[in-house]
Amino acid sequence: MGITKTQIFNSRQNELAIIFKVLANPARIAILQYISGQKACICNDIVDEIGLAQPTISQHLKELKSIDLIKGAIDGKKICYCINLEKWKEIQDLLNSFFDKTKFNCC
Amino acid sequence: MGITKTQIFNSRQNELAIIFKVLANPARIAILQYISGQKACICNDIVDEIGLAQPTISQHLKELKSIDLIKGAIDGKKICYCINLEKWKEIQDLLNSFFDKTKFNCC
DNA sequence: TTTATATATTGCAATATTACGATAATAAAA
DNA sequence: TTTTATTATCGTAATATTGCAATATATAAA
Repeated sequence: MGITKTQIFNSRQNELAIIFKVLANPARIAILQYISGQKACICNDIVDEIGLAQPTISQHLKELKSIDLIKGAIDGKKICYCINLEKWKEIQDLLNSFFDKTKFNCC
Repeated sequence: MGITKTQIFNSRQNELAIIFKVLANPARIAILQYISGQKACICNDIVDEIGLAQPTISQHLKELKSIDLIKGAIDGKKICYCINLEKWKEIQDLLNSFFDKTKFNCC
C-alpha cells in the first residue's frame, strides 16, 4: 500500500516517527550542521554549500520548518534560517526519554 | 528522481540519516516499545500486539535488525527478539552528540 | 513421515519521497 | 517602472517505503 497505518498507533508514537522522518535524510542533516556552524545568519549559501538545486534545498528547509526545528527571519530579499534552539532541545529531550524508557534487555 | 544523493554527503551524515530512517515509522517505534516492555523474551506476540500482518512485522523486524538495534535468539520454533542494549546506547550517544554539536543560534 | 506452528521471503499495488526544471512571488536596486 | 536577485511553488520523473496475500522455510509434535 505505501501508506503508514497511523490510526493504530498512539500520538506519541506517531509524533516520534514524524520527528525521525524529518531527520532521516543526509541533506537535512547537512543543512542543520551547516546552519549551526555559521556564526552569522546564513541564507542560500546553503544552496552553494550543499550540492543540491535551489528548489530541492527550499523543500528540505520547508520540512525542517514543519516541525519548527529551524526558523527563518526575512532580511530584505534574503532569508536567514536558524536553528530553533528551544524546539531543538525539546526534541533532544523527547528522543532521550524514548531511548531511556526503551531499554530492557532479555536475551 | 526519488533517490537520495548520498555521494555528496559524508559517511557520518549518511549514517545518521540511516539510523533516523529506521526509527522513522510508528510501527517500528511501537515494536521497540513493546519488546522493551516485556520482562521475558517475546516473539510473535508482536503480531498480535501491533495491528499489522505477520509479513509486515517480519519486514519491520528485519529493518530494526539491519542496524543491530534488536537481536533475535532462536528458541525452538519461536524467535525471541530483544533490544541490543550496547547498540542502543551507542546510537543514543551518537544522536546526542549530533544534537549537542548542532545548536548555535543566530536569529 | 506427516502435521501443525512460527517466521521469512517474494511479488505486487498503493502511496511517499527525492530531486529538479520551469515558473511564480517578493523585494531591493537601477 | 523595469531589472535583478532571492526564495517558494508547481509539475513531473525516478525511486523508496508500506503493507499484505501467497508461499517458502524451519522446527517441534504427533
